[in-house]
Amino acid sequence: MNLKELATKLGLSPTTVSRALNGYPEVNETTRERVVAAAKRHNYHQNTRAIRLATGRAMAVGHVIPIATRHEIVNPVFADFIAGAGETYSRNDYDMVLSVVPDEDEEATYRGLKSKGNVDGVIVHAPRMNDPRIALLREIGLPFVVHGRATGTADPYCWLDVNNRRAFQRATEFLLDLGHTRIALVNGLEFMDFAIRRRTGYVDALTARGITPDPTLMASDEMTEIAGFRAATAMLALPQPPTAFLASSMISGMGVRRAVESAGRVLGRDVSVIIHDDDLSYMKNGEDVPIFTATRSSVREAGRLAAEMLLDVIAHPDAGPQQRLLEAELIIGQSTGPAPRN
Amino acid sequence: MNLKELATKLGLSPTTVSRALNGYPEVNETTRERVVAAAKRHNYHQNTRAIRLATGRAMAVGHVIPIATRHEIVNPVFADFIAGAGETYSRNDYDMVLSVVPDEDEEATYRGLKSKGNVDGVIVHAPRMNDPRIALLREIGLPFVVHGRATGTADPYCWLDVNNRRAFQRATEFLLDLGHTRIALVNGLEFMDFAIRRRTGYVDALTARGITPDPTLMASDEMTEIAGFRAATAMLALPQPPTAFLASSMISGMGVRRAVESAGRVLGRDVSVIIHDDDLSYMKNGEDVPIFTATRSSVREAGRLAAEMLLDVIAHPDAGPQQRLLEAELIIGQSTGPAPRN
DNA sequence: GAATCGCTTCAAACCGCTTTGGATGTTTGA
DNA sequence: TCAAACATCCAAAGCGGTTTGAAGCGATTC
Repeated sequence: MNLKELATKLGLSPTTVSRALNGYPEVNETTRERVVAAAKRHNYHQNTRAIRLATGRAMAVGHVIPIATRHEIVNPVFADFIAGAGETYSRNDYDMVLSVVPDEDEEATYRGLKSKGNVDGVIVHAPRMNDPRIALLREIGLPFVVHGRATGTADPYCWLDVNNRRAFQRATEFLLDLGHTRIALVNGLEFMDFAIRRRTGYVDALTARGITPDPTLMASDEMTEIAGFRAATAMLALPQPPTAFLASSMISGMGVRRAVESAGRVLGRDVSVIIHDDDLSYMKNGEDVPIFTATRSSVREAGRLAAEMLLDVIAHPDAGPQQRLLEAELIIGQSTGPAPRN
Repeated sequence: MNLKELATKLGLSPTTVSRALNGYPEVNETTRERVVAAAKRHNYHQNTRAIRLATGRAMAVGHVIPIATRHEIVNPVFADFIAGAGETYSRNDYDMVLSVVPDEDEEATYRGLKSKGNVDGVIVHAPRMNDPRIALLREIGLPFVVHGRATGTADPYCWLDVNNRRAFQRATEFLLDLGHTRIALVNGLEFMDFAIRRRTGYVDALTARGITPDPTLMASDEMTEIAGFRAATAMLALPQPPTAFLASSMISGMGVRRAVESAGRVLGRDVSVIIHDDDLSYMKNGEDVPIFTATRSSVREAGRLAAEMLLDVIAHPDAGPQQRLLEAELIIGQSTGPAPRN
């Protein structure tokens, strides 16, 4: 059943039927009701492929996921972000198309997406310093929103980010207020923009209190349980071990917790831990009472908002670049306490 | 730059240019080379939207992700599966479109995908017993492949699954061989098909050795760290605690491990643990030596294979339903050992 | 030398919708 | 009362490709 058939059946022209279904004003309300009823009755749905060709719009948004060397992106955070963004797209009748490509093909993929007309815009994930994708997308004229920011990029662009610097600064201050002075940072890979900002927040908070950051208390690695465990184990074996940790994620925090416990210390009493909690749907930080004290910011909500921003950019290409900074909340759990006296 | 313009520039008809680019035989090789060169030179790419309309094929595959009540699916396993499937699609110039919808809209989404022509086929995730989606998809005539199986479905359909029953049976036997007799199962939610099969394998192995399965040693819950921790903690507090655990995933295994350690027992000596390891890219079970003894099966590889199967089904709709059962390997790590003597 | 054939190429129809530019009949306003 | 304005509806031309049916043409066959 296509438009023409439906029109014939109704004794109307395709034009009128199309207009009736798309809510155009130049059609009699009685007629519109007839058309809508008939469409429902015959289970007629407009063919997406035809609409896309006729309107010149893809009604789709792309997410490019590079794999192989930089496999960091296929991570739990990504899944929740996608889920959030997907909700927005569904509500707005947009398709979400994911391209999983070897990272050396990333540029070609973006160019292809544009020239073949598969999508109307893209979300850029996991930006690094001076991320080349921003200039690329601007050059080829594909609307985009960055999830995060790319330090070093001169011209303004659309982004949505969590205030990572502030979050880690506050977390550090919170630990300082509890009397901790040897505070460790178990960070993500520091070519990622968010990791750089978190370190900055941590360092700023320390120096503001006259504490010189100690390089032996700063680790940077993938955000896995094992990496967290290793880094924390090594630090706890130092002559002057830290009394508190900042961990970059729930998972690395679990590694830190294991290190603390296998070192025979008690979490929240001997050693305090604060994690960053992305509020993942399948990895809750406790239920009533949070297990970990955490800087929390829902990555799923970020996905929803970033997608909304992108749809807005697509609808209004000439409006200036939008930017939005979300604040993380500091929630108190059971993993922090006053610094132990020595 | 579109086909017509390119054709004019070359002094050829659109027909010939189209055929040259698509590798049809009825075009002179010299001409083809001219065309291909010109296309590259003018950076011409065929417009996907036009191709889709003209050919009647969507060149896209759908993955429907229901959310809300059954949020279980937005999980880490899903992300890796998607990544694997995405690799296959990219290689074959197919798009992967994800629909994230409230689960009460799931049926409508599948119908829409079909009648609006957005996709040529779909992958069905996380099947339950008597999963209604299979009958639905057959009814509307949308090609599909199920990742997993749906016990209770009469007619044959396409699926790709891991032999969950056998995997858990072997794992249980392995523990029995080590002398364990009180073996606990920390399972996923048992309305999921894979969880049912795993329990069957576990129960079968026990009964085959004359051991009556003990209901107090079987838990079924979401596969989270906390759930694993809770279930294991409760069991370890029993008058006759288990000396070994089977955990349904890496994450719940981490919860079990924590329970073991906080009960003051040593993993691999006092208490043995076997997990099912989906070989997730960002959650490796150790590096050289696996931390956990595990039944391992790469879900990413499953994604690749399921996608290949689906593309094959789309290309040959009349071939019978394909089915493929993957075996998990049993890998020995550091979390298992002989049953302690009492 | 006419008929046939294979190799190339093309014109035109088509995919299923949107949208422009009327056409038609009805009101409205002076 | 007549022109202008309005309310509805339609024919036809796209959108950018694919595909069918036919034609041009030199070579081969009889």
